[in-house]
Amino acid sequence: MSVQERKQRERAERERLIVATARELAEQQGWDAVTTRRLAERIEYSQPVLYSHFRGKREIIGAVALEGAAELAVALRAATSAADGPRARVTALARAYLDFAERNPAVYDAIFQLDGGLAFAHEDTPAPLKDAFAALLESLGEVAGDGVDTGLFTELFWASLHGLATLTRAGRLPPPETGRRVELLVDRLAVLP
Amino acid sequence: MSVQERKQRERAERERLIVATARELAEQQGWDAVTTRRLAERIEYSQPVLYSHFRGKREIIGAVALEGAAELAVALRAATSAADGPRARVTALARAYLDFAERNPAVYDAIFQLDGGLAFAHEDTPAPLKDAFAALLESLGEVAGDGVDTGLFTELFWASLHGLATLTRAGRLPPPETGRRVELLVDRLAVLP
DNA sequence: CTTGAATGTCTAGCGATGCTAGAATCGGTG
DNA sequence: CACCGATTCTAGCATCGCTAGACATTCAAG
Repeated sequence: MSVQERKQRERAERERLIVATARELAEQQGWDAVTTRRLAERIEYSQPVLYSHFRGKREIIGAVALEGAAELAVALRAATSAADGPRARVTALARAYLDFAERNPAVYDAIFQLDGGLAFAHEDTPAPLKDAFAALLESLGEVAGDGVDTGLFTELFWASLHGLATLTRAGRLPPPETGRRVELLVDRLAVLP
Repeated sequence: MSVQERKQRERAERERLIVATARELAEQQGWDAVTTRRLAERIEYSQPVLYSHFRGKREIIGAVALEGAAELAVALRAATSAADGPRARVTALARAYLDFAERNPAVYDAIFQLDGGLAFAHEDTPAPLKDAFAALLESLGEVAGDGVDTGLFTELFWASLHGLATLTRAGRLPPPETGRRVELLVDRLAVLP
């Protein structure tokens, strides 16, 4: 069945191409510019081909979101593993998170703002999303403070970062002071042992 | 020139009707359902009439946002004025904020998520938006802590609330624990004199 | 090598969307 | 009452997500 295998491989390859192209287009010109027609043209196939891989545009956004979540987890772990001590780890984590959001706004939106048809905070949440949250929890769990649930603390810290990320990018918060806000956030929320 | 005055009055009245109808439609069925056709039908005029009042859908969203921001400011001040002491005030503020976001999701989106063509964090920011921020600052300024800029502290607290509001509504955070998250947030961020 | 069926892809089109030009109608004024 | 300017509507454009059915390609059997 080598023929079928080759076809499957090519199909998977094309699917990766679709996701990568959608992501690229979204980062370059925003998600509004990611139309099925433009996307089809870029991958040099017709529109219906997209629908043979995904149910619709939502699922394509969802695929970009999963890819992005995996990268976010990697970036967070890389940042924290390079830091010494809980305090430095949390600061590095926060910076890495906001950095990711700033550098990959479209991907960040796909993960947290847009509707990619993904389940959250459930058992059937996709693995990459769970893992990204786990990456947060790993460093934040050690500064939650006595008697405070680490999950709840992580949710709160994450929400704060998310708020900073989205409000800053939407022009609601002036970017220059981002660093000071992060310092204040870590100062106040993290309880050092 | 009584005739012109009457016309102006009727025109202003119709503009209010457009904004109110857009808001109602958005709260009932989401902003995606607020199409120029549906909106025109509901106010019993044709589409071009909308464009004689607003440049486009964006400006309509912006008008809803300004109206909502004014209400948010009122709600925040009502909540804080009924509380005794800085700590109680801040808790009441946080609850009122999240309550507003939960009860008026479409309006909240118009203010903080969607593009209503509004300027933020500038001098030419519309008054209602500035005032809503001022309402936050009034109560948060007294718990910023020594040596911490009250504006910066307010921005951070606001971002945290915004993150909680949006992530919760998007199904990213389980709603039942909202209360505990708010308590933790106030506990950690607010510095009592 | 030919042929038939199955698989894959494309063309063309549907119902909506935001927005607008030009026709039609309305209303105040001489 | 009749006209003319302001107002409103009809009808249409380009584009959107999505899909049915025509077309092409590929593989296996004769």
